[in-house]
Amino acid sequence: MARRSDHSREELREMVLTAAEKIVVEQGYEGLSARKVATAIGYTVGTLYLVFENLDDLILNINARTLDRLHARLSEIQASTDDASNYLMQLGQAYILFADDDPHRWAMVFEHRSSDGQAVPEWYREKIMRMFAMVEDGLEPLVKGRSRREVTQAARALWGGVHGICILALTDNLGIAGVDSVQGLTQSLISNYLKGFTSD
Amino acid sequence: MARRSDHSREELREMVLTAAEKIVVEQGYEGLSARKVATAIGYTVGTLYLVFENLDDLILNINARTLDRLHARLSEIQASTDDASNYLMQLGQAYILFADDDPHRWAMVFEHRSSDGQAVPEWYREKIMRMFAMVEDGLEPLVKGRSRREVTQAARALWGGVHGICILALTDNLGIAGVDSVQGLTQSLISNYLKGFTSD
DNA sequence: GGGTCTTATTGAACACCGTTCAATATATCT
DNA sequence: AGATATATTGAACGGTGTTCAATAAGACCC
Repeated sequence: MARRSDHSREELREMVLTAAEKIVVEQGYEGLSARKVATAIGYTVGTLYLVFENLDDLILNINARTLDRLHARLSEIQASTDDASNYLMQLGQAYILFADDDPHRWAMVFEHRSSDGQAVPEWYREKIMRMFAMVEDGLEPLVKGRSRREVTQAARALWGGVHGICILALTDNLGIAGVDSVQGLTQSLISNYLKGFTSD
Repeated sequence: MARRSDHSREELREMVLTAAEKIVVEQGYEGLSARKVATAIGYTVGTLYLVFENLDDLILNINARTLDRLHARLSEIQASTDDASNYLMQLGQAYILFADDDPHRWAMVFEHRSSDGQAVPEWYREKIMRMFAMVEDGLEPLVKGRSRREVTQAARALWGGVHGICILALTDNLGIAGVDSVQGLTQSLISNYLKGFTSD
């Protein structure tokens, strides 16, 4: 039996998250199981339920960290007010690179559906909204007298679009190979969309 | 014991597919299980393995039928040579409507990953390629001296984009509600992309 | 009609899964 | 040292996909 209070609840939580992430990165979403995580950290399966409600909850928290990672990556990119198009393009490329870097980790964000059909919590939704907000901000310099509503819509359409290309590439359903072609598609989508968006 | 030769192999296959589809439509991907399907058709679990290799194979075949359904829907739309933009827009709307009509059925096409990491068979890939080909054909009238490669790329970028919006809407990750808004996003994506694509 | 053969169908068995919670082992306090 | 509190356990439950020896039903022949 692991010694009592070998690790605080917080330490335990961190250990579980880290071990689970490792399994996901190496074996993918399907490879994750409660018993595997428990074994990996030298505890037994029951312990997981002391720090997470259930496996759904654990996965949600891994996904939240993945979204944080992506957000951090995107934040490194300097928003240049003088060339909004270039900035948005860089955001798109960074997104694709991030997903390609660690396909299993990224895929889980979209493969996982909470098993009891309950909606994701508000704090999680905000992490996604934050991403749209970045695009919206990047779009700002290109907006010439457009309504807030139109800009919001454009940000969602554009980011959704990039996401679609990313997903199709990840699931090997684009009939293409390699990151380069995906980057090309992303570039095509963003540049043409922006050209259309700013052309009237 | 079910009477021997009550149904031919083909009949059995069809029964399994139909019963499984019903379960997926009603309870979603997670609700599907071999025993449930077997019970639904009045056979026992072993019988499924006489007509399908395994559950992955069954799901792949359901997904193939889903792709066929979508293809049939899209084919109903008349390609009008005089207004390519309008045609492509209709394709996009039809796609969104199809997914919204039966979210569980459509979601399974993308939620399912073959458990042993083997690639999807060629005949399945072709069903997807067929879809891209439709978009490519629709794009044709707008192509002014562009290379084949550029058109192929445009078709994939565009369709991938629509797909992304569709997926985000399905998984409730767009921060919007209702089909109308999704239609709006799709419209925004397609019209702006096409405007950009044809503007030089 | 009775016996034999063939084979369609079965369902118990196996190794996994998520989840629970009474039992246990350890640290702390008196 | 003994009592108390609690961190951790792990067997148990009801599920999962998959296999394959056993069984039962139709077909065929005498």
